[in-house]
Amino acid sequence: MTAAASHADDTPGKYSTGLDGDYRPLDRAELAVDAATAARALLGAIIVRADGHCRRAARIVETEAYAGPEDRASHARAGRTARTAAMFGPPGHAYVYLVYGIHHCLNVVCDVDGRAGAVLVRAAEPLAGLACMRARRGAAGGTDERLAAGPARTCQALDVDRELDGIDLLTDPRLQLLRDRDWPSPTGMILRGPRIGVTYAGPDWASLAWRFGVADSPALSRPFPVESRAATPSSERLA
DNA sequence: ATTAAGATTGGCT
DNA sequence: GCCAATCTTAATA
Repeated sequence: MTAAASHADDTPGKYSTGLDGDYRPLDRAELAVDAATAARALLGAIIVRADGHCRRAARIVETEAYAGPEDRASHARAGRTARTAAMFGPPGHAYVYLVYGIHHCLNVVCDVDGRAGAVLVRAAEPLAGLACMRARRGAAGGTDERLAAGPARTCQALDVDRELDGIDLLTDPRLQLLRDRDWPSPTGMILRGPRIGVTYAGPDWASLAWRFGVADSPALSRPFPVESRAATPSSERLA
């Protein structure tokens, strides 16, 4: 891509807000709830990443809930450790970790201070700063709408790594969570299904329908099971 | 001190 | 669909 094109939507000032909708900071109390409730509530929220060069924004369209030490799929299962300290802290902070020695994943800490809980951001739809996202994603970037179609892809597109672990997503200018007043909760159909890649946790925890998605989004990390289509999520456990 | 496994992705058959 | 990449973490000795 040309230099002109790569900066076409990153002109300083053009995205001084990065957004042209009606946004406000996310309410911390909204996140002081159990992980599954928070995961559903975060669908439709906006995440804004700002650094010295770029301002990028994306709408969260897919999430997964991870509970405390009792949840055998959660990193909190080992109790409070150096890595998972943020999960046990106050809601609204970031928990960022490295998987497979290669990829980063971003979580929004939820539940009350002292109780572990986090929501993995599994996919987001790019809204602004697309050229910055594409530059970071490299050759395998894919289409614009799928630049952040996966948990590690989201961190790549938004340039999120462990430097941001533990920061307050409601006050830190580097990474912020916003609520779209025009989309207080997803208006379309919500999908829910089992969490991805947690078979190691055993059937009791792996079968929980703690993965949530916006049905009509082109940015989902992968399809949901067909039976997961329900306007109002009803069944906690599938199969 | 050693080691097995991982909340993923992209490339290849 | 299969598999390697790459390194931190947490459990075991």
